Amino acid sequence: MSITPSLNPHVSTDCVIFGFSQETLRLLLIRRNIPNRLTELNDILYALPGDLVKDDENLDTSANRVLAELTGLKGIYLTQFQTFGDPLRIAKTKDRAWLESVRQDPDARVITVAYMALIDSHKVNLQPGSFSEETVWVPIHEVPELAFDHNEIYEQALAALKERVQMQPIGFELLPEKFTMGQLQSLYETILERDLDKRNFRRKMINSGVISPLTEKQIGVSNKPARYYVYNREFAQSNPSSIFNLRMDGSFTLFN
Amino acid sequence: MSITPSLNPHVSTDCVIFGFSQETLRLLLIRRNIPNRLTELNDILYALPGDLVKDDENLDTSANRVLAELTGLKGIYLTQFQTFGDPLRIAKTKDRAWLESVRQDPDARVITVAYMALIDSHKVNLQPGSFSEETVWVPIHEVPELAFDHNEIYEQALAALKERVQMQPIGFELLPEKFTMGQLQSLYETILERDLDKRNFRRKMINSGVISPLTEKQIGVSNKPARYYVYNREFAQSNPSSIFNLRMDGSFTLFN
DNA sequence: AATAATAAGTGTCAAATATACACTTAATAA
DNA sequence: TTATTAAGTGTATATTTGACACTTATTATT
Repeated sequence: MSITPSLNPHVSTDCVIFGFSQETLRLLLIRRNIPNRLTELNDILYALPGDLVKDDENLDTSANRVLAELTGLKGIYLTQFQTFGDPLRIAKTKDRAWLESVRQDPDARVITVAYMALIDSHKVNLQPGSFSEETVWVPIHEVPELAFDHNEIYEQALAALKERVQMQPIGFELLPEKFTMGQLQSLYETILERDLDKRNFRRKMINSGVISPLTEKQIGVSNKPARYYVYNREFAQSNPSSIFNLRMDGSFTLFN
Repeated sequence: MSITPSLNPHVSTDCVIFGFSQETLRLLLIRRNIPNRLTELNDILYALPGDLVKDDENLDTSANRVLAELTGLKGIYLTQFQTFGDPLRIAKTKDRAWLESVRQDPDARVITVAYMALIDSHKVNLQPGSFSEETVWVPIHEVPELAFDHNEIYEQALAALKERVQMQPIGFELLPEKFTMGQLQSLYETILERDLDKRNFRRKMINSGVISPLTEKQIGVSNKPARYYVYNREFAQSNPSSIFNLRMDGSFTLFN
């Protein structure tokens, strides 16, 4: 009944953490200064947040821990989307320095279970960060070269986000509790990379029932103040098929 | 550049292999006779096919190997869908005998990357099978208790199949090259667990462009012979959004 | 040879949904 | 007072969905 040898050096979780601010989708990355033996300068390297899975953790727990350590937040939308296990995925020489700085056993083959997190970036208080390690929000169109296979992982995450946002009401996870229709539309336009019609978007969102208007409106804006809306998380979860490109009666649109 | 310690006892791939025959969705399972020390009889136990990932394999390769060893088939639709890593997922006493019979290190914690395969079950020649181990097709509504967490894995696979079959043209992978509209509809009805309208189903399938009629028809049936169709794999792959509940012009139905 | 049985194949109309599109309003800034 | 900005709103057309019943081609039965 007991399990002896440890998984630990061989399985990790990595988190692709999306945020949305200033009309831009952003990624939360770890930036490290790694001494370069040749140049005697510090290389600036980036990677996705992640860690090896501990012996008493399951995969979700591990990813949640990574997320919580970084952001201080719990109960965040976090979902497993793909596992990466190429035998040489962490074996490139360029990644050696990073690996040595974070791993007891830098030679171990590691497969990683990748998670996608969606957070309201305004809720995050980034830890101050030491000289050698910092957490930074990077606009998705400015994502630099990342360690290991993390660029591929990020690209898969973005593709998964784009797909899922059209099927499930998850966009709201990236916005504050109260948001305007304009913010919501701009979020969808950013993720889907296309323009949406204001009136049709509004109609569809309202009709779906997943958001409710507040009486409260913006103040201090130099234009007509927008009404605030809230996401009906409970409604959305109890009516999983009454949304978006599913029919209003809850049936699928595919076959009658 | 080289990787020394082995992942091997800690990461496996398991395959949920679906087939469709006699109007029934079926699962390919391993049945083993395991000697029970107490009863001195053999227990009959079932599990999903799977194996530990070898040092030179990536995850897809490993799953493909498992599938090929079992069915002799290559180039099969096989897709990763979820990874399972509970610390105690293989630690139940009931699974101990099986584990000892297949693993060098039965105490090692193992996480498993689960794959879903869709195959034309008529293509499979099941290997004869020894006394102690056999491969069997089991109707999905008669799936017995499986080893480890394999019942959960199977259920997740079925849910994923049900979801994906509505979004992507993957149902065809379960049918022979040539199939009738009736077979196709019956397959969809089985997976979706609801009746579909014959005329609407036909219209949608034809309009989607992913299947083409042949001139060939059934022979020897005691009713009007059905026309055969083939799946246009190339077309479907090059027009990923022109199908099913996506608009015919290729745009999504979600927002205009 | 005639009849029964079976599954294939076909068309239309009404309802729902998607798409396209432009002006008015409420606030601050100039 | 005027300009600027983004919010907010309605309608008409095209497309898609969903509901629905009879004819046809074949073999089996008598």
